[in-house]
Amino acid sequence: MHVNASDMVEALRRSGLRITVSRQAICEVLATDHHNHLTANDLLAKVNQKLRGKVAPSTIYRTIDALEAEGLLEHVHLGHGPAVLHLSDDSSHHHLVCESCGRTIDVDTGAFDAAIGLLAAKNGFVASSVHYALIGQCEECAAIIASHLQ
Amino acid sequence: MHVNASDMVEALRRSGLRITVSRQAICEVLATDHHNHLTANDLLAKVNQKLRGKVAPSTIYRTIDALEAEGLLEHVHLGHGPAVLHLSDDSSHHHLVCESCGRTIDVDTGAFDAAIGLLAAKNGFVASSVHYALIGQCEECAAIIASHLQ
DNA sequence: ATCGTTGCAAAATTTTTGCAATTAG
DNA sequence: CTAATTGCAAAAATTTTGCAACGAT
Repeated sequence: MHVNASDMVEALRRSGLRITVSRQAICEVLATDHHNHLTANDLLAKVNQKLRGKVAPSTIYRTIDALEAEGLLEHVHLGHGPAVLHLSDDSSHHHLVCESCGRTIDVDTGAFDAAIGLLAAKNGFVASSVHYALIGQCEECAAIIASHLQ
Repeated sequence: MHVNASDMVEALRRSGLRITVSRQAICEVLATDHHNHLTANDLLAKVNQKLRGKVAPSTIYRTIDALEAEGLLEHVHLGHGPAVLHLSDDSSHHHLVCESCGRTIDVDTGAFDAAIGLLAAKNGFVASSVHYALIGQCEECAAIIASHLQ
């Protein structure tokens, strides 16, 4: 845990962006929950819960854009579905995305630096590609497919 | 170049899927053009051009799903915008995606096995994260941001 | 003949944009 | 006061689904 809400707010302020109640809340939620594979929609819900208000989706997306432009945040597509958000300094883990069931497995960064095949094998993951995240099959889906083949 | 259209068609047939004119054409286009960052829409256009016909988007998406289920194809989101398609055996390159301008830089796989930082630096890329593809700034955008900071 | 596949049209999902009203600085 | 930001509503963009007709095996 490194970047906190104040850091993010400060970065926005330094860039001449204005600090509104919404942006404050967005930064707080992100600082607290970003490791949780938050989607824009999740973020919207949490912000509105926190503010008991009606922050608009457009505000969420525009603030996400601003934070991305500042290099504080990234959005990432894990297989299908909406993008999930990550603080840029959260390099604690990577994802293995199963192309069959969509499950994602977090693996820590240290392991990533080792051979990719080793890392995949370690998680029972059959890597069919290392294109953009590790796409492949998780243990269960690999087993199912194997059984279909005989 | 390894997987060709016949390979893909054969794989579909082996799985009990039927070979229709559309699927045949889809496999041909993918075998020819997949290295070209083809989107579902690009694929649709090329298939319809080839068939002088009106293949529906739903057919494209359903066939993409089938090919993914067979492990022959993957879709990948490069930053914003629609997913691009890659044959699973095309491990010839990876992507560096600039989070500022969206530009993607292809880098060959060999380099990827080396230290990630080294690989990024080699392309004038400042990696702010290696979450799901290498997200960061391309040379130009990094320069622009640097100039803003002084 | 059977049942997977298609096209079409409609819907669902996710994200973007225009604009008048609001609000931070 | 000024210009950035917001909410709202509408639109754009991408992908999914229902269904009757069609076509591969």
